Amino acid sequence: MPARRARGVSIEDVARAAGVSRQTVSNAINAPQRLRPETLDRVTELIREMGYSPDQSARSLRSGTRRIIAYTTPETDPANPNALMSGFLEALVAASGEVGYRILLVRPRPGQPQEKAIDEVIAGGGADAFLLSDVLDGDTRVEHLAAGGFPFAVFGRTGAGLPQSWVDLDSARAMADLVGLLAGRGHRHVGLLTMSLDQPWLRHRAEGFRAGVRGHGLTCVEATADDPESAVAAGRELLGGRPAPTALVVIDDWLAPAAYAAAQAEGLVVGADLAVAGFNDMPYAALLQPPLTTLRLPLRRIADALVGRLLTIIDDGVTPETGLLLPGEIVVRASLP
Amino acid sequence: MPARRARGVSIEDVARAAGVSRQTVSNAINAPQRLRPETLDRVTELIREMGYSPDQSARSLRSGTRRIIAYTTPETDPANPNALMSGFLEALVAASGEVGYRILLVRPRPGQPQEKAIDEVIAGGGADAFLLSDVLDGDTRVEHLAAGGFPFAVFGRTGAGLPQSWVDLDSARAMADLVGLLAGRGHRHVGLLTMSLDQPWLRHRAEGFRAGVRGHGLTCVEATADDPESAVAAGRELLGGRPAPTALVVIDDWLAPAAYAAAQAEGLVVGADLAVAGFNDMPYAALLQPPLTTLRLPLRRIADALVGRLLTIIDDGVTPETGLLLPGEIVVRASLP
DNA sequence: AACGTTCATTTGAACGTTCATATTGGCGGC
DNA sequence: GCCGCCAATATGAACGTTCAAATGAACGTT
Repeated sequence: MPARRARGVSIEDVARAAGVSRQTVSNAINAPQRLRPETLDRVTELIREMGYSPDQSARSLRSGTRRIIAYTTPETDPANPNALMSGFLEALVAASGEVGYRILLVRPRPGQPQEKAIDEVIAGGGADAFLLSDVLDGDTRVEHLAAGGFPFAVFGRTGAGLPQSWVDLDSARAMADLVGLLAGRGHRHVGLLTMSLDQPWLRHRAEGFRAGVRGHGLTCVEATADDPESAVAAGRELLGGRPAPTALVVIDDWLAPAAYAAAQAEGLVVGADLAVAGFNDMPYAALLQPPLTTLRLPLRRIADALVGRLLTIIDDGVTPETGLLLPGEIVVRASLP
Repeated sequence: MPARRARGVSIEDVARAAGVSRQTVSNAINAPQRLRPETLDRVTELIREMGYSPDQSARSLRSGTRRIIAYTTPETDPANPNALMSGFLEALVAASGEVGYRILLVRPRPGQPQEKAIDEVIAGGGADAFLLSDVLDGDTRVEHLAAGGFPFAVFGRTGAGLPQSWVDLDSARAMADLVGLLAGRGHRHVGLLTMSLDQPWLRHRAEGFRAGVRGHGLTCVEATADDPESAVAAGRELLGGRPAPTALVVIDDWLAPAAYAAAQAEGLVVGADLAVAGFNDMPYAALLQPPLTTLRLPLRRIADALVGRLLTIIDDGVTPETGLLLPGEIVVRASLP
């Protein structure tokens, strides 16, 4: 017995109270410039007084828009939740809220394919647009949405031949800048502690690292690890090589504690004997001892740009011709003196 | 010019194709037991084939329910995003998805009070229920929702005289258990590194710690710090006292790196000379060197219980008489050998 | 054989809004 | 004084669904 929500004041109630028609009340909200100032005042005052708020369902049913953006949460390994998600979602909610849109979280039910969940939302009119993030290599969500002609944008990048409705960090440049910072501090031989490059953004970072090394005339060594223990071992291997790197860049902040441990095991003091830099500015980066120099993503600006693009698509039907790369911000802390 | 969403297949289309009435198609979805099996088969097959999905707006408008739960995201300090939020939201989306509900993120616009944002959602019929978390002492959201008689539940606790529609970790017991673990490993004098107890859950943890210390006949010392640097100082103060504690509990994982640094500064090896335990099982707890023993919240079970309670309120109009405390899980890692 | 019961399905109305179009009133031009 | 025009507001219809009540068919009972 699904209890029905108590119905509140309707547009009709306000109209009667104000002695005007429904449409006039509707206009007071949606097209105030059409009303005579005194009428507008009277109506808006009554709207406020009576606590009227247009019924979203009725509005959507008639107008065909919902003012809702669906965000398909990336499927996260429960053991290692996507730590960026929290910050990005935060920024996304703020950015969309400012233009009157809300965020609906969409997730396939267990066993249901992603695309099915997307189709359900689209067919049911659950949202005006989709926002995707964490698009991996085999991910067909983008193709699917593009084929359906439904408005969407991507935090990340889309392949050639697909709508270029994406915004991303310029990871390569950010990483090259990080290497530039190292070069500026006198480092000539640097190490990169990386993980398997099965995610696009990791590849961009690695490429940026190598480009930075070449561009600044440095030399480098690399090692790969996909779990904390082997990361410590890989770090020690890098640091024990000859010549030994004087700076270590980890491709993601989560590798930083392992890098610190490797340094300690090799008798090196991070921030003095060895410079360490990370990537992502996870919340714990500032908590480590010494605090970690890392690259912060401009999450709020990314969210703003994504929402802006979505509005362009929704309102004007125009899909951006090119993606947008935004610069990161290097946060210098004691690990890289 | 807000572009209108293209309308898709409607219930009418399916009804015509199947040679039945609208209502029969509706029943196929909402009350399958009312249909003759063969009719049901024919209709569901056509529904699948034509890709029909009921329009959420129309459904909500008529039925007064939305199958949406509004989650008011706690206002987060951008510098230190609520790291739990990511995991909890993850669990919440999964839990609600399994019973056919989606999560709508609600956040006041800049300058708008929380309650105004809530009222807007309620009046506009944007959700069937509210879920709150991170309810701080001065927070009036609970009172507001209770006064309005709108379905809600709280991850956390509600005060006396308010609906007891909450689910929370039994923080006190969890912390006492953690102390019990220390006692079992032979520790007799333990330290607590805490922060200002301005949040209810921190008070519960501190009380649990003291109760555990009393209950196991231990002695303890405490110190308070609210930022990383003073946390290191506070940690050294604790460790430098005489008699020196052989185990250090930090009231939140974010203090753990500071505790590790303090130990190192005092010449102690964490996991050998000193045991350290944290609380929350933040993603980085497992990454620290040595990995941190900590208390993991049963986020999925909390989310399940919360969603269950919401459904009871929504469907049956029955508000639970008492809150629900769930046990945590101690994750033993190398920091507490 | 007439009659109530139950089951399966249909029908008309209603949910609250916005769209498209119609109506009203006032004002200037000639 | 009449006409046309524009601004301001009003009216009827429509969006797609579910509710409440009505219809019809099948069946067992007496």
